[in-house]
Amino acid sequence: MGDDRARLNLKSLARHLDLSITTVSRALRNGPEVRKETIERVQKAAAELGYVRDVGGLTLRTGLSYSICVLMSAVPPDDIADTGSVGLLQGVHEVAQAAGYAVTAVPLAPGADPIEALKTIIDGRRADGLIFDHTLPMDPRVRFLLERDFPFVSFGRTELFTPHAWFDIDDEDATYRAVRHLLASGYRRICLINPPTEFMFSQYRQRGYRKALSEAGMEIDPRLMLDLDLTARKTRASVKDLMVQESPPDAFICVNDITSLGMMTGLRDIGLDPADFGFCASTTTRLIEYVEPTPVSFYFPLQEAGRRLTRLMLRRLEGETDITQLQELAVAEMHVPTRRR
Amino acid sequence: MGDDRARLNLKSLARHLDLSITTVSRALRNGPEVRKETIERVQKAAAELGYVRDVGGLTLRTGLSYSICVLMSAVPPDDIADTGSVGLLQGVHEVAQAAGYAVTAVPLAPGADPIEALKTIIDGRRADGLIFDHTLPMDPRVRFLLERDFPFVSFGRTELFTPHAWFDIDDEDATYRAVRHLLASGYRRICLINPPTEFMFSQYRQRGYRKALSEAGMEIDPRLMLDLDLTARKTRASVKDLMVQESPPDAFICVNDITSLGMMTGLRDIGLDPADFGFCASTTTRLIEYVEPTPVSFYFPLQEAGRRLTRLMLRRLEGETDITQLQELAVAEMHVPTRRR
DNA sequence: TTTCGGATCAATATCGATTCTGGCGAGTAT
DNA sequence: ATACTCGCCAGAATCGATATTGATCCGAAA
Repeated sequence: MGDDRARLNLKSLARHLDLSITTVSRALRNGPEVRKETIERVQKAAAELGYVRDVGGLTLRTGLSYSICVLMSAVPPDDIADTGSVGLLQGVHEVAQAAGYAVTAVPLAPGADPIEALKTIIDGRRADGLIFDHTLPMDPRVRFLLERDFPFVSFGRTELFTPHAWFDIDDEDATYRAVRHLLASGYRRICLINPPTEFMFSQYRQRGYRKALSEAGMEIDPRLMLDLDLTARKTRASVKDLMVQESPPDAFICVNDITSLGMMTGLRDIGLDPADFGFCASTTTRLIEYVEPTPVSFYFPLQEAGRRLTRLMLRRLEGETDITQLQELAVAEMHVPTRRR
Repeated sequence: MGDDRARLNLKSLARHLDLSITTVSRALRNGPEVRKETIERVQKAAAELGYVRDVGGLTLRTGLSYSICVLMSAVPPDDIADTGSVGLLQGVHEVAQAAGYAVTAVPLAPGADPIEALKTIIDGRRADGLIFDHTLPMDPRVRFLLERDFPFVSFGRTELFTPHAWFDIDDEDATYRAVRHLLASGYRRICLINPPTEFMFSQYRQRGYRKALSEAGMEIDPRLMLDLDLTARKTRASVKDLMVQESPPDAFICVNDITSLGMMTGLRDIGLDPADFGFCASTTTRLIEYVEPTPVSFYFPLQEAGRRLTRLMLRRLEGETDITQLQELAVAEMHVPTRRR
């Protein structure tokens, strides 16, 4: 019924209301040059007819696409994905949506060049801002985006001199608290299972680890500081080598939910019971509540991280120029499992 | 250096090459009206200068945005996300990227109206095609998209009369095989843990369950057919009620990785050992390889599902009109865990 | 020589939204 | 009465890419 009528755009809307395109455009954005009654009339008609602004026309004219792009680090096939990534996306979407922004996701395969991806997004005007994680000290993505002066918020800090917008979880603090907790529980050979040292958050974790041990007057055994990758598979395989050492660890600190699983399974593989070890983990989901034994965890949900990242992003897009106002550090919450039996 | 020169677009590229905008545009798309040497010259220059087509201009003129939108069903906060969803996105991106398409993700909050989201995407010309999961028999999204004649591929079948493009995992078959496996192992009271019956795949699972039991000449106890939701929390809580029945189950079939975890933890909560029960699960990740005891699983990776969905999508966008050619059913692969000790 | 047709390229209109410039009427100061 | 401001609205240019139509050149056929 009437489906062959012209598409609903500013032109047809203006004709319908007997106004000019200009006025309708301004009225929809509450422009000060339009009378209040006219604004109401226009917005009412737009809502009734279901007018949706064409993103093509908008982008062409203004250069804005009203969408935020999330660069997600993908996982090698057949390994377990980071369980929280959808949560992150969800958090981003939640805040972005409310501000009229769409969310674009680019899962970046392990080997792919991130700069190429950035160029396509920026030059093709596919997004107004970028969010990405797993920062490096001299992160090439941050450098590139700073150079291009393109809005972004990184999930993680860098060591670059130029300040930029970031949100981060305080991994140094979480690791520090984990070590202290394990020491207080009587463990003496605490193993830190970390992602590759090139990642910033890996370095912060080492810092917290060293600080807590030094404060306790203990030696640091480099053999207890592992840098693996973020997969369950690798962690699982590495545990075996770790345990045949002269003096193996009696406790573990894992970097996330998934490596915790890998570590536990690795122990079981060689006939050991994870319950006999001290165990702390940084987590972004409640997954480890469902495994036995449940470790003490330092929890910060990725969904909330997504929300915070996006709020910073929106402030940046709204013209906040004081970059130091766009840096936020969050503390993870300690969860001690209740004994089951 | 020279950063203040005009943006790189067809106009500046044409001026640089001393050709018309038209010719450059056609040459970049290998148009038949352009001489081969000219095409080469244009494409070489475009690659060297790093020309990227402006998506705004493209969308405005052609109505195409060269992006595919994935509607993801989000998870209630503080529950565990479906671990595979990023894998799905990854699979979609992999295939879409290679064909020049970007991927947009819309995580849909549990209560949100999907049709509103669809309208914004379609009317705002934000995507050329849609992918979504968790179909219902009379799925309103499918109906809406069919009515609008908008390209989509659903992850899951429907019972609608009009044929449409879909990809699905054969849940009936997986459940059938699971029941037969458990029966052969000597279990007699097999519990089917399912998502709400309104989902199509839940119904297929019930069908497979009934079929296997009937063939074995066994009664069907409706108390053993649970329809919960897809969260670990709910499953965990429901196990207790289930086990205080007069004749409780001796085996479980779970719908995915996460509900498997919930079920196992629920058993432990009331002092039971999951190892004393029969246990099969449909899975889309290798997560359950890392829990003890590892169930027999029927595995189909979501990443591959994403790839297949997108291949169907691309064929649809390239003009395939025979819809029956765009329907694909995949069989899950049975994984039997190797005994550990 | 003229005409025709294919090959190759160019001029121009167009998509939808924003924005710059300007018009018009009413009210006010000079 | 004239000039000026202000509130409200309209006309037309513009963004970048594509499609339609038209122009030009060259060789072959009449």
